[in-house]
Amino acid sequence: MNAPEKKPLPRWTRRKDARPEEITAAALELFVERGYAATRLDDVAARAGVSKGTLYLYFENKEDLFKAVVRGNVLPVLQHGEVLVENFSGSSAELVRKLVRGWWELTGSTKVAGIPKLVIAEAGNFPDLAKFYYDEVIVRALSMFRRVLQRGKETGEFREVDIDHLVRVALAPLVMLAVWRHSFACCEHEQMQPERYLDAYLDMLLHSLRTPQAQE
Amino acid sequence: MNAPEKKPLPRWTRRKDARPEEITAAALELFVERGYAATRLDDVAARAGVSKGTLYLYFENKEDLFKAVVRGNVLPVLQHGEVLVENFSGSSAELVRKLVRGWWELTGSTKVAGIPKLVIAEAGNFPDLAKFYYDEVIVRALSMFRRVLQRGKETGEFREVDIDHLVRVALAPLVMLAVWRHSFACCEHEQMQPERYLDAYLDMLLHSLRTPQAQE
Amino acid sequence: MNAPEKKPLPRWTRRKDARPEEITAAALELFVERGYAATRLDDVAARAGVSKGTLYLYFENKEDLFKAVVRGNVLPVLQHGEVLVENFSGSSAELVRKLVRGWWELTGSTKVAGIPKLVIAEAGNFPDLAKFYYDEVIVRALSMFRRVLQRGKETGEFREVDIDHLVRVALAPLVMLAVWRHSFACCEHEQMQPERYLDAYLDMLLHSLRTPQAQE
Amino acid sequence: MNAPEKKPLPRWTRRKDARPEEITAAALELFVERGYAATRLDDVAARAGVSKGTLYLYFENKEDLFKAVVRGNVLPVLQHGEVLVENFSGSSAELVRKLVRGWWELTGSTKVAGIPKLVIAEAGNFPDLAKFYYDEVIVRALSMFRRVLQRGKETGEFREVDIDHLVRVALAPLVMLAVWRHSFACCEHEQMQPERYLDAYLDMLLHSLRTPQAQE
DNA sequence: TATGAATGAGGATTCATTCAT
DNA sequence: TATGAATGAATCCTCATTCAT
Repeated sequence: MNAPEKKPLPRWTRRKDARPEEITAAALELFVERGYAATRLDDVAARAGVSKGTLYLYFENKEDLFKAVVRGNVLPVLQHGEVLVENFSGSSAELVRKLVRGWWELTGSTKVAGIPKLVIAEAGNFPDLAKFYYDEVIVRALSMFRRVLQRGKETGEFREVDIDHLVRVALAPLVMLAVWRHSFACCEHEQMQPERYLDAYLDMLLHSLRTPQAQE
Repeated sequence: MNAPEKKPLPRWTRRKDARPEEITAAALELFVERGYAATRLDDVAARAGVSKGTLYLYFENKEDLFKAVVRGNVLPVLQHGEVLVENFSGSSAELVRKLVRGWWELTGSTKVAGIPKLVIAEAGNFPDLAKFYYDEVIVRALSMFRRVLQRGKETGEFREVDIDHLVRVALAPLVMLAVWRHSFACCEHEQMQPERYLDAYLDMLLHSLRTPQAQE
Repeated sequence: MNAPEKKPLPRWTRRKDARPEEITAAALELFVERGYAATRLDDVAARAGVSKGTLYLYFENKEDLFKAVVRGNVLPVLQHGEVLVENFSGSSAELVRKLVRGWWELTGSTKVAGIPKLVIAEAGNFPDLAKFYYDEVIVRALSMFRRVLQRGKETGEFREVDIDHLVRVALAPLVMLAVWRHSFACCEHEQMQPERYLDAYLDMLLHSLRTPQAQE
Repeated sequence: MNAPEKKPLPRWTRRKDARPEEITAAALELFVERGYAATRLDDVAARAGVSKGTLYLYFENKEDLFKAVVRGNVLPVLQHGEVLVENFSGSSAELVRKLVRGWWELTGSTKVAGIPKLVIAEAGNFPDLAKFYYDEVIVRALSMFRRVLQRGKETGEFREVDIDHLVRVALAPLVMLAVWRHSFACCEHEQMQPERYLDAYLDMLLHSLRTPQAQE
């Protein structure tokens, strides 16, 4: 395929360029569990299997690592959705369903879902991170969803609504689901069931959007 | 009386009863702005107009103060709603609207709206606080809203839904609105308008709940 | 006897001039239990049944209180012994026994026996207190005992010894007994018996002092 | 070699293995001088030539350091004596003399002699340390001395006494000598002479133990 | 006198960051 | 590159002391 590999280095050797990812992966877990301030770099290093000093070979400081964690775990999520929206050919209701279920599988149910909680919690202390997250994630997610609603309206499937504000309303339950799982989930006696939550969410959302005559 | 008194401004005045509230008020602001860890007790004291040591006359330690802030600002909110639900005699849709608008005025638009963000962010570090918040706030709020949906169903106004999960979905946009204002609001170029957000929210919610034949 | 009492104040009324003693009594207990630094004036006040501010009406500061406690509990002890030595007419061995047993009853077995421990521990931090204790207690006690040995030698009852150093050696077991009861006593499985300790001490001391021909 | 090196004096040098001893040595001095509470870790660090943070690399906290100081300076002392008692072949009186003089040279005259004062002063605040000291030092020292008295009795050299209590009495002057040097010694006008004190002590002790017929 | 709320300097402890190896 | 010993600024908390009442 590409250039001939000279050294057939044993498979298990850690490649140097894997380090940053190993570190951010460890950091993601800890930041999500404990928050920014309560996460000690000692622990990040230990969980990543490196020494504390090594962190500073790849990241300028704790803040930089934090931002790298957020930035690195945030963009991939959107790609998938945007591509889907661009190319989807079924009904808009079906598109909404696919987006939501896709999000849940790829993000909502994983550790990455802890990122919004983190960013929300630290927005006040890291305004530029908040700005970044706002511009790169929130704005794009809202745009994407806005396009979906627009599409539905244009095909006569969805009724006329205050799109600019409805997108925010519509995304809120998804964000809250992600946040919930990383905050109160463990307090519940009977665990909330995410699938049924999402069913209820989609049912509500689509019910409220559909025009009377629309049929799927 | 005689010589002009150049009162040497008493170093302090006895205010025992007012103090705890003054302190928690100052602490609320700072905790909401900066989060638990990033809030220095020095700053809380300064903003409350007392010395650092005074904090410890009223609160055992930082954690205790934090919990007092949360507990003290959280319960009053629910009372109002619960009373309203118990005594309301109009349509269920109208009840929903009143609840939502009441919440916005009394809580959503005030500093207290920063509490959910706080609790969410620190749930992992203060499990007992999370438990308290879950039991005393979330469970009660969900129950209250569940009763409203039940009421609507019984009168034939609302259609049949997965109530247990829908209440969670339905409350999410409100929580997010509160959280938003204390995180990303200041990143926006054109500020989101809470009133229109709430309109869109109510429109969506009630649209999705209403039975075909229901008329207000 | 003295002036006619005007107000037959109820017996249980605390007379104002009793305060200092009540305070030093409370302080003695706590200083002896915990040492100087670990004793909080809060606790002294509480145990004395007064407010913290009241302490400062009678004592300039903590150091002053500490010194008052030491000074106040130290002198009375010596009086008794010095009088005894001056007036005793029996054998010197008998005098030694009386002195030792008297000390045990009046001091060694009481809380006051905690004072030497205190002074020893804080000698480095309060040199003037150490000096005071040295001059007023140690020097006088040594003198007193020196006089007893002298007396015994003069009557031919005791043999010739290096008196200046022997008095120090001879007093050490008494001081240690006092110290012991306020440090390790509670660690012992089978409590040491002070009476037998004193018997052994007197036996040793007198055995070593007595001239071959001496008879009691 | 070539250009004159103006070595920029490394901020620190790696000394991992030596550090704990350097620190406990510094701490011993300060604890002995000032007592536990009055010793600031700042000062310990400064005297050990390290930074404050470094202390916490080797000791969990102040209490842990304190205990390490005591434990580390206490056991070596006993070894020497126990070995001597086991193997000695001369007279018991000679054994007593050797023990006492050995103790003086190795311990009594050094900084380590401040340890008893420390432990006595803090026994109330660190009961487990007191227990440790009691079990590991006091009990062993008493046993050792008890064996010596036993040995003397068995050979007919020493007379019959209440051994259990006499050992305590007999050790007291040694402990007091150690304590003295770290408390009142500097108050004296004419310094007490330890050698003569020990002579007087041995003279008294052996005089009181020896049977009439015993000859050395 | 007596009180106790308020003060604030002082000290233990933590942890992000540095740098000799 | 990688390490981890060392650093020291930052912050919580304590408690002797003050002073308006």
